[in-house]
Amino acid sequence: MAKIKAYANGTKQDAITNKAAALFRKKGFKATSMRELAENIGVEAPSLYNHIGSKSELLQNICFKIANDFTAQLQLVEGSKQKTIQKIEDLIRFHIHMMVDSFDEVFVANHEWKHLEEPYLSNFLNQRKLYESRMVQLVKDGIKKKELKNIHPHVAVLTILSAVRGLEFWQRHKKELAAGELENNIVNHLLNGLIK
Amino acid sequence: MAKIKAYANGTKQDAITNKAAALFRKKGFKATSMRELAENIGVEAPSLYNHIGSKSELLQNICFKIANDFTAQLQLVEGSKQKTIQKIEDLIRFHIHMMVDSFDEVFVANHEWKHLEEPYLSNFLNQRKLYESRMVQLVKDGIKKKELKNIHPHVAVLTILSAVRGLEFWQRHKKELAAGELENNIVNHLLNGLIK
DNA sequence: TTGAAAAACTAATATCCGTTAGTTTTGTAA
DNA sequence: TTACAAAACTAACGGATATTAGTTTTTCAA
Repeated sequence: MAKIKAYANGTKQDAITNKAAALFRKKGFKATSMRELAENIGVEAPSLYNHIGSKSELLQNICFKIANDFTAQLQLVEGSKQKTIQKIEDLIRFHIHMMVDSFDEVFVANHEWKHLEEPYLSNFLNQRKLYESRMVQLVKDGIKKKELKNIHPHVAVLTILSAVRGLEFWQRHKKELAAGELENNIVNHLLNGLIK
Repeated sequence: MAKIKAYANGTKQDAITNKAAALFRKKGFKATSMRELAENIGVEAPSLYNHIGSKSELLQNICFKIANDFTAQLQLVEGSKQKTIQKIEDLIRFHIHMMVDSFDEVFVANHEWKHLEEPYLSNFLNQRKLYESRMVQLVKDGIKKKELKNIHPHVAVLTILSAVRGLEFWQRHKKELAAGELENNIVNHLLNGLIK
């Protein structure tokens, strides 16, 4: 039992999960085989099962880790004393940071969640729905306080959330544009528009 | 040979492709089996091969049909005499219309292209890259003519293209908001911003 | 009604999948 | 060094996969 502790809290499991996220992102969950994952870790496929429960479990861990991170940050922003518009900007910037810092995981949570099994699938979708509706409430507040234009709040939120995903495409152009500049351009576009 | 004509130009093949697009969208390309597709058509799996070449070919047809539609429209807009800003608005609206009218196909082209085989994969990515760069040129024109804010053109384009994908989420809320209103809100948000 | 092509069927193939069972090797605490 | 647990290995399972081969049924022009 002391041994378990000596293995440093499942560091190996983390390595597997990280590599899984990279492969799921690049090839998709269904197109990634456990044999392929094992080969990337440097081990035979059955050996993985000394550290993880199943392939599905890997996807669950990735998706809910990300979902929880976003929910926690939303909680933080909601409780702050800032103006509504600043809260929204903060959230946009947080999304951008998550895309940059945890690209594979965020990508997988965004695109591969449909391969979650029940009840995880329903849990995930409920959590996302709740996140959206709380963000919609923020926009509604901003409109009521005349800080924001009278744009349909739910449409605005989905436009923002989708726009931020555009960062996916910057993996291809990472050298051309610094992350900070990228971030400011997106925030400026979403908040102030494209037209002069 | 007269028979072939009598079968009305591969109507059956179109039916298969359409159903394939729906399933690929809902479950993903890899997670959709030919047996499942056949069952949805009302036939045994091997019978499909009287009408199509392979599963891969279905994905190819879907992806390139959509890619060509977008490229054709871009060509049209580029050749028009409108102001740059109007050209960009036209393209945004075209993207929205495509999302609404050919949802399954556009979704599949956006999300499942990675399962294309070579050389189709490279062709597809090249076509998309070219599309992007031509749209970037439009934004550059708009900036030079002082119609647009000085936002990094490539960032602006990817923000727009991604934002429009937000329409994917409106499949869930179709009854709540008319397509036209939806469209105007998105265009307004992307062109004029969220801040009053 | 006949004849031929189109399109359905059944049966089967080889391959890949996630995972389990059982065994051997490795690492470490005593 | 001993002893035991962790973690690697090989072998194999049952099931699903896309697709092919070969045969029967359907369709329809003559």
